[in-house]
Amino acid sequence: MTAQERRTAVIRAAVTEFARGGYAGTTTAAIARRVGVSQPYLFRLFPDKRAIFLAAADHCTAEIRRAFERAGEGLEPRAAHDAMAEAYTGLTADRDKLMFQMQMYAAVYTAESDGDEEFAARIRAHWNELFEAVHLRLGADGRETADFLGTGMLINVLLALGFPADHPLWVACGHDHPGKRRYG
Amino acid sequence: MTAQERRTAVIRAAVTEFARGGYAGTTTAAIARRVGVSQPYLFRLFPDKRAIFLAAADHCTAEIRRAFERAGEGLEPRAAHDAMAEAYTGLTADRDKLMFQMQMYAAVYTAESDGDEEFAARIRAHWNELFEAVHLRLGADGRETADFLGTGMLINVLLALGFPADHPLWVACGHDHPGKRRYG
DNA sequence: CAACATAGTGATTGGTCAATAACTTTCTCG
DNA sequence: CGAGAAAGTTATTGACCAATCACTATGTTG
Repeated sequence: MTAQERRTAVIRAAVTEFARGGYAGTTTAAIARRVGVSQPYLFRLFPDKRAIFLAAADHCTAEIRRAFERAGEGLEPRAAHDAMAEAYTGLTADRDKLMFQMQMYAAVYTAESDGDEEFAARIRAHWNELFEAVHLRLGADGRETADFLGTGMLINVLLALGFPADHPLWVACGHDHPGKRRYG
Repeated sequence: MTAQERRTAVIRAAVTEFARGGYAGTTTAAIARRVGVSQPYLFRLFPDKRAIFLAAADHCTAEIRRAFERAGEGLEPRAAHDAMAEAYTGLTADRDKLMFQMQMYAAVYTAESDGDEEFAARIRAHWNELFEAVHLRLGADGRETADFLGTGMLINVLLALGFPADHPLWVACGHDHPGKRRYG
């Protein structure tokens, strides 16, 4: 297996592990175990743990953005809204991917608190990417965009907390079971 | 100072430290330093680190719930919505308090992943408290409640990422500066 | 085949951290 | 006063973890 293929495998494993443990709570050994390589080998593929997290953030955000772009392509705001909501619902089937997003947000405040401004800026840029992608397709309507993203963030929290599908809030999100239906 | 007073001081310090570092990323030494006691003394006041986090969660959630209750007291759904939104805006002035909330949500998935179901259940119960408090005052309208909480969660993320007050999303939330204005 | 690159491992280390144990200080009250 | 309780400390330990180092194996190519 080439180093590049391994790097991709590491990133995928990192998303899962970081989603569950957060940045500090995840060991490089756990990531290595999931990939099926020795722990020291990770440091041949990436300079350090921080770089693994950031690479996972790049990967994960790009994937979500592409999902929105594909869904909303060529549609009018109203139809784009429904299509993107549907796309997001599809993403909730992979709890790890969305939980990793939450861990990214949490990590920004941590990074800022210990002066890692570059880290913070990079995650912020990722979120802005997502924001722009949605905003554009919703006709640059700030209110609509805020509603859409707000619902998305609420879904993230419901998913984090593991609420059952019949909870009133899941129902109110029009999302009666993770992996099914749409919201909005 | 009595043990009980110290415990309260520890909880306050814990909210700040956990908000910035997350559960795993926060050391008991950091909490102790902030309180102004020695690190081992924390273990006279609480059985372990986990208990400190949970106590902070109890405290923090109760405070937010009370803010909603006070704000919405005796008002009709529409007025209650505005008053509670205003109250939440007031809370954003203390970034640590809201970031701790996010860390709580993140910690649930971690706890679930390593089988600490009691921990998960307790945080879930806290969120449900908040949900019920809001839901009731918004006339038990699921849609309204989801919108309200969704906006709240979006605000949390904007706060976590440290977006400047003139970002379109802050504006769309009707919340042009942390510590000022209302949303909704 | 020899030289070199690429992929990968095992052993180790220096630092960090939650938690324990043993001890000190200060207040209170019979 | 003196004895006990309550508040608090210093020193320490065992476990864990990111990162380094030295080494092995497996092609590949001139």
